[in-house]
Amino acid sequence: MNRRPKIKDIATALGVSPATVSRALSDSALVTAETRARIRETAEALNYRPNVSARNLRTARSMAVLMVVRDVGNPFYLDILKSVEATARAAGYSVLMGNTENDPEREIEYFDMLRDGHADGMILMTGKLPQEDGAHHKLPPGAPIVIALETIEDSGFPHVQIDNVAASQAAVEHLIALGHRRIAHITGPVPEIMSADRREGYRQAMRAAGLCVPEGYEPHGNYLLHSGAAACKALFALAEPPTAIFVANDEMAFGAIHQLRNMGRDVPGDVSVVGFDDLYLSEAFYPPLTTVHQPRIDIGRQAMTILLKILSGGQAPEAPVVLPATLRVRGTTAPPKS
Amino acid sequence: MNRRPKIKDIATALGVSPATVSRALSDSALVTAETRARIRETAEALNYRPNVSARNLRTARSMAVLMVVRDVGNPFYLDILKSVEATARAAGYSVLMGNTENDPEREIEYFDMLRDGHADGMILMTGKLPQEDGAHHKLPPGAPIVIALETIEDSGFPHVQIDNVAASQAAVEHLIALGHRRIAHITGPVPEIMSADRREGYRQAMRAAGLCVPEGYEPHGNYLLHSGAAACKALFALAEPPTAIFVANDEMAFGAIHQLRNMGRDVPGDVSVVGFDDLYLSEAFYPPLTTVHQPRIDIGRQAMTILLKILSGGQAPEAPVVLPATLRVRGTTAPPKS
DNA sequence: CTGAAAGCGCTAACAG
DNA sequence: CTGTTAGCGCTTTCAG
Repeated sequence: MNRRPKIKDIATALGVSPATVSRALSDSALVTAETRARIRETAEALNYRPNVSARNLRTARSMAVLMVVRDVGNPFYLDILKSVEATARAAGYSVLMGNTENDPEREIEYFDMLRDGHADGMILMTGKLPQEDGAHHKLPPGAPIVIALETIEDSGFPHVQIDNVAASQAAVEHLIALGHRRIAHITGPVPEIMSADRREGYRQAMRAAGLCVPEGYEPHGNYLLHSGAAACKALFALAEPPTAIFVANDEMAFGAIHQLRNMGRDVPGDVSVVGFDDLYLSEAFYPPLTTVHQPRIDIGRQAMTILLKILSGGQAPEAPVVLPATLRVRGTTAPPKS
Repeated sequence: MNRRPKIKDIATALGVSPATVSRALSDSALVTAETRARIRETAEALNYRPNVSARNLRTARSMAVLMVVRDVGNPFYLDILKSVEATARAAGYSVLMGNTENDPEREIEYFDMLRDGHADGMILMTGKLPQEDGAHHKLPPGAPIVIALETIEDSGFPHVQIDNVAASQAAVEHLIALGHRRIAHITGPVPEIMSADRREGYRQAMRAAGLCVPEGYEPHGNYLLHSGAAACKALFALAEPPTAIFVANDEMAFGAIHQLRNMGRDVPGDVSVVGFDDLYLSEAFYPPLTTVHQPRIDIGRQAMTILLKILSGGQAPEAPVVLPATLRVRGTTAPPKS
């Protein structure tokens, strides 16, 4: 025989009770240092490992958190995954991966996993709650959920995010300061808050500088490479094309730059481009991309920290935690030609 | 009162036994379609969700798999994460994220999670097993583990990978066919098998073409951007610098290209560069990177498929599954200057 | 400080 | 086809 040892095996081997073993193994103060040592020793010798399912059932916790994003394939999330994972593991939690692909069915599934006991809490980065009509997926108000990156208005959950309006405004101000007047903006999928915020920042900066936003200067994209190229193409089909473009994310910015190159336009010689996000390799690009840096590592860490606090019975911050985003001026912006 | 409903609540509400409810909910054939319907209905009405911890304890499975990589922050893994997740979820498994950072402690921890019952199986992409000396972490030979991406010799576990030697050889042959003779290779951390294999492919191609590998033509890197730049710099400090470089991964290739640009050398005009991996945005770079494409989506899918097979009692393939890698010729390679 | 006993919620024999 | 029963391995009262 060679089954997995259980607590009882250690107990009988040592002539103590299972309860004592359990206590010793979980560092309870209710056990002599000496017995604890003995127990630990034989546990080690027997190569004992606690059965997590049993423990989870008994304690009604899973010691896991769920991290839900729209697309795990998007490099944008990397740093966040990483810092969430690091913070979680440091607190003894494991991390389950959630990927919705913007599919409402899946969004619901992950909320269900929370109720199932698959995970004790969740970091939600999809900017959406399951549809509110179906009473089924109504969430307890104090559910251990932290919204990160995106905003879900009136959700009542803690938020960790950047100020997209202000950051966008700063980006556009940079272009204005360089002397640009005809500045366009390639938006994200714009009914969504984050995209709307970035556009709002663009508009505010333009307005503040007394610049107008001509018809067609706000083409829509979907945050993917190709849509950046397409929007850029549309922009240069205009009678008066822009001399600078503020693009709602880096990926579309790369698409736009690619398109500009294909049209024989130099960046930043002919056209300046500013992105948003500061992806992993944005600096390694040629020319290195001028972009708004999101403090993704901090976002992940803070979100997880708040979640841990909630999970340990603490109080989450009432107000959204707003982290600073900073413009990184690199090689894709320059004064306009003349 | 408003506790979470359990199976017993449904049972009493309907005047049936818990067993019947359990069966109905798990689609057992041992229950009338009609009772099943009734049970499902009230389960729905009561907003019932099974408690996974209880189920896991009882069934001795967690319906989760562990996906372990060296660095979740590396964009290289994205497609794999994604396809593993998709394949797993389709089979009803959730995915736990493992990140070792090459730390032996952590490598062990994830193996322990397998024994703990945190997960039923594991996809290991670190190229390492926990040190074999400590008998503690000896693995049962038939453990539900699939090695992907990297090779662990004599481990006895199923592998899903590409032929790094052949792929590298093809990359170098492309350079040779363009007319290059002085071809260098920036390696990965070379005691490791994957890096050694890529170097081996380089050497074989050179030898087959009757070309020699001069002293200093194989500088070492560590797969990171900066090391590519450094290695490149070393290469061009040589008396006879190369006209082409085969770099062991894309990230270092970007570093190398950056360095070449800084030294005033045009790519591909003065120097050709070939990478390896075909990262997310390698095509969007300027110039678009010529590189070896790894079928990462397939690697993830196949690895997970094999794992699922093992988990359902099936037989894993004896021989390594070798997927085709293909050279993508793009804009960083051209004939040598004269 | 330690032991005895109960039970978390579910599923799987085994009987009917 | 359905019900009864037992128990997965652990933690945690409650007694001592």
